[in-house]
Amino acid sequence: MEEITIRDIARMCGVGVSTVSRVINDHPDVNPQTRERILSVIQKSGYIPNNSARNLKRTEARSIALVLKDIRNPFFTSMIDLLEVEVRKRGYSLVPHRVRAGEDEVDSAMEFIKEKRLQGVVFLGGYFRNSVEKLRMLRVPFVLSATGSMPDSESFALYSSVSVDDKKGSGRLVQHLIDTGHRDIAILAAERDEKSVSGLRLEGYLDTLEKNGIPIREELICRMDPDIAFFSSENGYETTKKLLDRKVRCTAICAFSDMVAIGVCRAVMERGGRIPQDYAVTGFDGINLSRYYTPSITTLRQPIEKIAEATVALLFERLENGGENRNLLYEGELLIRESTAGGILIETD
Amino acid sequence: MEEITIRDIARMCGVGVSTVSRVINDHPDVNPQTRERILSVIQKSGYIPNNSARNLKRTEARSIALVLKDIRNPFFTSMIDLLEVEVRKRGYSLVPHRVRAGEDEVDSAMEFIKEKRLQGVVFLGGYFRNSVEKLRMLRVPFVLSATGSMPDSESFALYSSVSVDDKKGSGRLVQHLIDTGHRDIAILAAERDEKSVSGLRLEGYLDTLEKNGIPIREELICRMDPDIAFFSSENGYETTKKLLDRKVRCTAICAFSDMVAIGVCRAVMERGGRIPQDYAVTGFDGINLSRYYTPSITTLRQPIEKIAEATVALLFERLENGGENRNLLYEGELLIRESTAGGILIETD
DNA sequence: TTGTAAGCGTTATCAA
DNA sequence: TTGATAACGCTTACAA
Repeated sequence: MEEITIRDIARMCGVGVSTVSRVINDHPDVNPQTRERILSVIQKSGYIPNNSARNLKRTEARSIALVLKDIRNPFFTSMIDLLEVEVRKRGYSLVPHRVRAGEDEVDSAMEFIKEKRLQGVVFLGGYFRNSVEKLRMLRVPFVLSATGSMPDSESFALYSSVSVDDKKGSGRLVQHLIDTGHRDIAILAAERDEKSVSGLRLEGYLDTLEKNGIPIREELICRMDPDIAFFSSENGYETTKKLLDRKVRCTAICAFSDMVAIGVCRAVMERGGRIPQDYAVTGFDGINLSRYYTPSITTLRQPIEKIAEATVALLFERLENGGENRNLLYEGELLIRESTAGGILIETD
Repeated sequence: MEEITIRDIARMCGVGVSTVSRVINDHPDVNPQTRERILSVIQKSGYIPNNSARNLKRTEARSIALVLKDIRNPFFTSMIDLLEVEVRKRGYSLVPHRVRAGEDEVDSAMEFIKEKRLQGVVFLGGYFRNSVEKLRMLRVPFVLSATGSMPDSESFALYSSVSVDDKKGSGRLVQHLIDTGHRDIAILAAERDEKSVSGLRLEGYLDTLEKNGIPIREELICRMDPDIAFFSSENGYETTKKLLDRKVRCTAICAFSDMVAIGVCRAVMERGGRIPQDYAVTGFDGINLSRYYTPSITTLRQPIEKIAEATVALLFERLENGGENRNLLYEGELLIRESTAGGILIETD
């Protein structure tokens, strides 16, 4: 059960290892006949080069790490392909790296980069609670993509980031609710001081209420259940049931993601509530599913194409020209659908 | 920008590289004081061992590959964590490897195994159209998990597999429809001769109709759109619209996955149809979402816990005792919900 | 066009 | 308890 190596192939072909290496790596300067012969032996023997050895030697792998924290959220999974296309356009490949729930994404990324000799990193989602400092120790360019537009301006220069304008987007959703007559608007969010997308979206909610002279009622700010996955419908469902049980005055519910909004809708309907007549509901992200749910969900669609493109552009700008850190914010698109507008809407695209 | 190596650490500590190596790998026989000193230098310098070099040397990595083809389907993503737990129980770790759309999962897996020195493979989902032969070239034990219970008995001995009984499960869903008065039942499926989960579920449909003396009408067997992701709601939506346009006699629609069923429901409702009064709809898999959709979707829940457990058990049986190939089939659980039963059902678990 | 040989950064063996 | 040193499988000068 011995592994077959490049030396075995060389011996079998009666050539030197470097010739075999040249064939494997598509180098020129190999006699076409020799190349054919070597290729066929490789084929027959089922030889596969050992990538660890290659990585060890190679100085540049022309690869970018994609660090993912939450693989469950469809919003993130749908961005993977977009990022990959952008990276490939530049002749690089994208190597995904999933970070487990308990792990620190930055520590994990550092090991991964070293192992694979990667030239850059895209962090997709994640929280970076305590690791903003650690990010600086990364020895390659990196971009935080869709991780929320972290608001503390002091740390702005420390990294590049591309996100939707979470605060503004959330504000637009709330304004839409206010414009359609709602004043008693609940919101499902994480911790208040959280520097995550959830925190930013909560800020947008608070600001917009204030701007419209609507007093903020703490009882309408619902904490998600920390023991259930954050972006899950289940969490939205359970949290909403608790809200409804409290029987506070409320005619609209904002969820901070579409997946959560689905759970909200279900909880409302199981309690006999009609959407949007009894409760208007909004989501966030604009995943495909939000359109196929019934009622279809009013949401803020993130411009994932733009975000993916800008993320990679920014990364390569830094990679190739050593450019400065920049923090980009894109506007989302407000999609008004059945969960706030009523009736069955048929979308054509 | 030079990378720091184990040699640098050794020099900085005034010890030999092997001592540093021992510390890194938690080997005994190191003077506690030396260990402390080395640890603190490693800490300060931000040294991270190069994994490629480690993999190159190490004979056993105590790791299992998890090969994923379709990361978008929530059914698969929810199985990842379960598999990981099982593998960790045995002191191994699970290394996920995503295979791109165009790539062959077996080729890709072979490279990956060699690179990482992995001891085994779990293939989650995927199709294995032409690669059953190639599977044999894999030099490590492997198990096909939830890839469909391939029915050609000749290839049964070639690999181990664990799946839900797709054919039977699909049959039970169809039988349930028949029992509730349906006879004109459409099905959304892939190619007929496809040896995939879709093909097996189609077989279950055909058999059950036959058993009940209901003639099979080709016009009710709908091909999914090959240009849209297979397990997507979008595909279900588009395919159903085409079905409805044909205005064939039909009172129930079977989708071969829950995600697809969601698209089916949406298409029906946009056309003004009521579920289940005008059309009963069934899914397959039993993902969380199927419960939160409205109407909640009648489906066959795959026993993912059992499948994950058996998958890993089978793999280690082969790994440790060189056991025989086995092909395990589990029964799913029929969940009758609103999409066939009507009204709002409140589930308690 | 081809082959030889020197590393890449680690771990493991062996002797000290 | 430690430290040289020989692999691991590959790429890449450099020499032929």
